[in-house]
Amino acid sequence: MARIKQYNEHEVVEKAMNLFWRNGYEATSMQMLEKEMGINKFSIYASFGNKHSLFLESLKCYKAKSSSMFDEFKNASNGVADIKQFFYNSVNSNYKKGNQKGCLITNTYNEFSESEDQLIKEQMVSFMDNIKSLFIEKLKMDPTKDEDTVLKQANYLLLAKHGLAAAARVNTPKEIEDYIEMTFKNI
Amino acid sequence: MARIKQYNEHEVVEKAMNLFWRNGYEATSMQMLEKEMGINKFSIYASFGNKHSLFLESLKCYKAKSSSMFDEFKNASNGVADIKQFFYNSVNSNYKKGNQKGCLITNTYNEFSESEDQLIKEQMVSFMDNIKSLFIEKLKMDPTKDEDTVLKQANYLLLAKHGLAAAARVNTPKEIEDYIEMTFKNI
DNA sequence: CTAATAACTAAACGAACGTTTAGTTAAAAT
DNA sequence: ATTTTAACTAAACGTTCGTTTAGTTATTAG
Repeated sequence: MARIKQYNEHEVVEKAMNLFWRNGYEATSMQMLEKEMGINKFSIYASFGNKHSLFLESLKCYKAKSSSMFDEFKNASNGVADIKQFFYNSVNSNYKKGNQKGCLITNTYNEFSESEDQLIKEQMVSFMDNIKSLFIEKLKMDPTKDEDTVLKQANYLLLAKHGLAAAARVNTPKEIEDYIEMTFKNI
Repeated sequence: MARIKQYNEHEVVEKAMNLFWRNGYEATSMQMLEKEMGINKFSIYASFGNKHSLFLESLKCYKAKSSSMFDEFKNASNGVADIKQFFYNSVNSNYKKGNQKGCLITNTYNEFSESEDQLIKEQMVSFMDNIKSLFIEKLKMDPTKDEDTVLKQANYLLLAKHGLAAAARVNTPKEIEDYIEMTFKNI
């Protein structure tokens, strides 16, 4: 063995994730990453290969960070009320963090919507499919809803969640709250 | 006098606008603009000064192109039904055009949400304020709605419109339709 | 017909991008 | 204590970015 690593890879990936979250992929340069992660370019490349791989790691990190919220949602059993709570948790977790804007996944989804990047796209689609399945599961807890209504409402909620994540970047907490309340009046 | 211009400035701005619309500001390079506009870099700079000014001209062009839809909306007198029609017109005008995705203004709003660019931000805010005023005007046509309800619903619709423009870039027409129908269920 | 001038072409500019490389430092193995 | 080797620093790589500039072409005025 030789010299020992002076940084923790999990820690620096989390810092990278926060920077990508704030600025998006393209607008985040290696120079900014160096500064934020507190390590040299060489170390970034040694640990993560390149910028793209580092971004994929950051997405993984984001999912891991969000998993507790997802688990809570998954294990809940109050139907639509759980979905609404999930909406609130989604925006509140961002305000807690401070500067972070919207949802990293949704931001990425939008930034890469015109791109050919298959790896990123797969991640996005699987993420969205997961959320949609959970919505359907919760909606089905109400036995009065027929299959068609459930699917329509799930689609509606998925787009509303998408819009919410986009709006969370530019709107006030009050506007966001009004929006969520109104959204669930339709369910 | 000397040599005469071989291109029409309005025509080339419209081509630039379409490119910005498809790719966003940063992802559109001068090289791409040269190709799409069919004129040399020199001519672009001679006519528009720089990339940023060209983008502002493109936004103006977009507003001019959308004005007929806005006028139709402004002059309508069926209240909420007009707003709903405005939502449908917003997404349909994009599908007609072909490759264009979402609303150029909303895309720009999102891309510049973290930027310090005051000129762009002013344009965005004035655009959003206009739409909100129109929503309020139409909502007030229903005398049973009190002031508070009108404002809350206008906020909701503004965010829904924002979300719709974001979703229009990645979702299917069917999903979009479901979303609009559900949005107006309780208004 | 010639001189003047604005519109054109194409090459080059410095800066910043993501990435690599040569050289130095420090910890483990012998 | 010396050798080995991985982690580090810092400078440079080739490309691409937005922008400028030098040189050529075409049109009009005298």
